[in-house]
This record gives sequence, structure tokens and C-alpha cells, in this order.
Amino acid sequence: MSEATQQLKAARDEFVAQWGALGTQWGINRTMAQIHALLMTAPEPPSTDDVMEELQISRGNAHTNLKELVAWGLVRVVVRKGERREFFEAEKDVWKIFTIVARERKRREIDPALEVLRRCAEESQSIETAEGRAFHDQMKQLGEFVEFASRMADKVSAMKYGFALQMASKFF
Amino acid sequence: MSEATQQLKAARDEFVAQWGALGTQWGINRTMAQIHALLMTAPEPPSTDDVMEELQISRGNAHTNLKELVAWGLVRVVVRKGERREFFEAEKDVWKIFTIVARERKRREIDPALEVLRRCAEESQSIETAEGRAFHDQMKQLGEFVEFASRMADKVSAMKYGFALQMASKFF
DNA sequence: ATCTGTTTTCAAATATTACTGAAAACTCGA
DNA sequence: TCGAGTTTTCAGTAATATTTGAAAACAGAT
Repeated sequence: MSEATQQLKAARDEFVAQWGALGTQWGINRTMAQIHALLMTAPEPPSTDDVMEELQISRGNAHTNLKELVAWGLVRVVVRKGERREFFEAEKDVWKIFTIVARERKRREIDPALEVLRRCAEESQSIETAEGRAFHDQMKQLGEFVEFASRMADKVSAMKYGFALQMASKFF
Repeated sequence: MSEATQQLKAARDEFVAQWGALGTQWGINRTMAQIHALLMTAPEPPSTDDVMEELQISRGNAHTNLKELVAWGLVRVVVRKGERREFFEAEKDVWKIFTIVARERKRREIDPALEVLRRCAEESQSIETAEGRAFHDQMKQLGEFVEFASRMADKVSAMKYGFALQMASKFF
């Protein structure tokens, strides 16, 4: 193996390992993040077995996390003609990755929060004590803010990257 | 206990429980989120023992998570004159909560990612193969985007709520 | 200096989450 | 319809994260 190839392998391995560690702090499981890193930096879409081998993980694990990445929309399944098995290709465009992650996190983190806040505000609507009103107000304020944040996230996700950059440069 | 008080207690308990569950998906531990919910809706700042009792948790657990909330800046320690023990008061202003969480998540999630990307881009700088260049470009693009996102987060966090609203209404 | 109520620490116990390995269920070609 | 290659599932196991409980440290009050 040439010097250059070795260097590249080292850099890539580090990226995979570190991205995995980061994933953990992001509330994403380590393996899923590692696979994502691997696919993002793969010259050709790997198969399940390639992933298993590179990361030294079991078939079940590789399969589950690849499926999860596909469910997020961060990875596409590719079928090659004449090949039975599936290959996996990561989205590499940073703005697309960003909008996908933003949408997904909104769906998982923001929408359920809104639901909770709405229900709590509703349930405390009619409580006539001072404490009751304070609680109701708190729920309402939180709910309105989260609603606002949610809308903003939608708007930004729907933008083209160029437009976002342009807007940013105008404002800041 | 009056009807109204019971209703309120029920609503509050639900909020605490659900906020705790949400916290989990946010990558925040359940107890920390529950305590936060409890404090946000407390008419008076509770003591460690109050928290222990309300949530039925151990002293060590209550203590650790209260400290963590204080470290985030979401909770303040209050000392009452003539009282030896400490009471804990949550920040209730939604915009402040948002900016604190944004800052903290940036510090924990974005900054380390930037660091990794920068190092990988640097290490692959000099690799002259096609694959090497592709890897380097990928790292650079990711890095530049994360850098951009990071700056935006800073700017937004530094805004006054009114200004943010105004800006939002102008743009969307 | 000692006592008392309180906070802080941390090793051990528990709970949660992720992973493995192997078997079952597909899929397509012959 | 059968069989080889591949994907999917899942019960058991391993790894990780959280919580407990009890002891140590601390800070006034006497």
C-alpha cells in the first residue's frame, strides 16, 4: 500500500472514530454515526458486508443502523445491475444533510414538546387560583415560543443554500 | 385539598413526567429534565429535599442533577437569610432559556465537531491521489458549513428577543 | 473544640440501550 | 420447485449510563 493511501486511511479512520464519538453527545448512537461517516467518505457505495468489515461489527448491527440512516434520509440504497446485494450511498451535500437533520430533529424533539405543552396549557386553562394561572401562563409562553422556533426551522429548511447565505450576509 | 389544587397538581405532574421523557430524546438525562420542569413550574424555589421528595429520587441524584442545571445556567442557587440550606430557582424567561440551551449545545456539539473536521482536513491536505483530494474536499466543505452554522447560532443567541421577532417577521 | 444540619463525593447496584450471532424469511435464477 | 445468495428478525448478552446509599467533608452555632 502506498504512503498516500496509508495516510488517507489513517485520516479517514480518525474521522469515523471521532464522528462516532460526537454522535453519542448528539443523542445518536455511536455505530449509526460511524457508518454515516464511513459512507460520507467512501469513494464507492459499500455493501453491508463492507461496512461490517470496516467497522468490525455484526451483521445485525450494521443492518439496523443502515436502515435507520435510510429512514432518516441521509443514505440511499443503490442497486447495481447484475448484483443482488444492496449498496449504500450517503448524501454528501452539506446543505441537504443539514436540512434533513433539521427536519428530523424537529419531528423528534420539537413536535412532541409542542404537543405536551399544548395539552398542559389546555388542562390548566380553567384553574382559577394564582398558582394555576401562573402555571397556565408558563405553559402558554413555552408553547408559543416553541411554535415560533418550529416555524423558523421549517422556513430555513425550505431555503436554498444560496439564499440562506445571502440572507445571512445581509443580516450579520 | 381543593379541586383546583388537585387539578393543578395533576397537570404539573404530567408536565414533569413528559418533559423528562422528552429530555431523553434530546440526549439529556431524564432526571435532569424532570427537575428542570419541576423548577420551572414551582411557585417558590424548592430545596434539594423538596426535589427528592417530589420526584422520589435519592439525594445524590438530586444533587448531581441540580448542580448540572446550575452549570448549564438554567438554574440559580438562592440563599434565604436565616436559612442554612440552598434553594433552586429556574430561569423562566423563554428567550433566555433558548439562548442558554443554544449556547450550551453549540459548545458541546458543534465546537468539537469543528475541531475534528479541521484536523482531518489538515491531515489530508497533502495527499495527492484522487481519493485523497475527494476526502479533503469533503472535510473542508463540512467544516466550512459547520463554521457558518456556528456563527449564525452565536449571532442569534446574542440577539434580544424583540429583535429576533422583528427580523423573523421581516423575512418570512 | 464539638455538635448539628447540610452538602458533596463516589463505589456499587440498577436500569437502559446497543450489539451479537444465528436462524428464519425473503428473492431471483435455473 | 429448489437452492444459493442476501436481508431481516430477535432472544440473549454485553456495554453504557444513571441512580443509590452511605460516608466524608463542610459550615455555622454553641
